[in-house]
Amino acid sequence: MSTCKHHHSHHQNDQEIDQLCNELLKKNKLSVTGPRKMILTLLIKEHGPFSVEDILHKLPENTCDQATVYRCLNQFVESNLVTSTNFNKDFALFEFNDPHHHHHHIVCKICHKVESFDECLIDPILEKLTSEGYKEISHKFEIFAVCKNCQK
Amino acid sequence: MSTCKHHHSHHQNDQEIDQLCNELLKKNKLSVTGPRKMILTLLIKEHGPFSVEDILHKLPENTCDQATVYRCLNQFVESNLVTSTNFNKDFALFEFNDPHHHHHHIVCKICHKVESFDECLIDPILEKLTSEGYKEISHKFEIFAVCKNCQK
DNA sequence: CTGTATGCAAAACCTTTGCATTGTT
DNA sequence: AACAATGCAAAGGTTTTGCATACAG
Repeated sequence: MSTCKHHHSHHQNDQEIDQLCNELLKKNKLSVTGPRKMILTLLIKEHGPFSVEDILHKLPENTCDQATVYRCLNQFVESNLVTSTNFNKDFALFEFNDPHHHHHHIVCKICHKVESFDECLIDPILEKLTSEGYKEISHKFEIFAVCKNCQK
Repeated sequence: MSTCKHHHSHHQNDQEIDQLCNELLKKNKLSVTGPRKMILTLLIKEHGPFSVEDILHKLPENTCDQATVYRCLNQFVESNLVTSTNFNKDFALFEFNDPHHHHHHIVCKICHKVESFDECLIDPILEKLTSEGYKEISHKFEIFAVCKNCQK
């Protein structure tokens, strides 16, 4: 799975990320364990979206079992620490949900390259739904297209 | 899987739908077979999104095998006759792609009720991406929230 | 020390595929 | 008659789960 070209706005050193992980885990009532820290750190440092397989290969060998990766990711998604997408594939892709960088993805239908884009006009829709009584509103917005390179 | 409350703008009788099916299939170079007509008719008449399991239960018994449902739906999606979504589930949901009724869905995170809404944020982005050289642009847009009923 | 998290292996689930048969044009 | 679609059963891939062990608070 390819990753999209995008840089985090907040360049943090390892110690800052370590502390951020601890805070994020505690804030969401998840105990601080080795696998959870490793997985969350990876997602903070490297900008996905990543499949479970990607994550297992990126982690140092024997960091943890794939069942643990699935369990941790599901908890992170429930806690809103991580978002999941699946584009048109039959497996899930995960990404750190950086509150300072709301964005979406455009995926090439041919080469499957993934790019980020920042445009999102969700706000007026959010307002409308809020006024209709919806709470805890989140959304997915994904674009599929044939990129310039693949039109030959 | 629950269906969303929505009515097609075009109320058609069975004969019109029958003819529409034939046209749509031929236009997309798909031969007119029993299972294809049954599945497409169902999706035109009843507004999904439906899982494969939903579809199998809604079709008269012994209409066709589930492998055929999968094969037909995949062809319909390739032909743009049908769209697929999967919300946060790990299985696909299908819906007739009515060109006269572009819409998206809001899914309750608790009761999983699905509602349609007509607002969409693609138009301004379409122009930008087109000018950047993207072709055959399509998109998915889904909203998740806790509905009024489930806030008790 | 108590309760939770993890590893391992098996199971569950959705979807696809191979091949013989049937149906469409 | 030629080609494509289907049914059936098996396989493939992803994700979840049960249980014994290890770890966090």
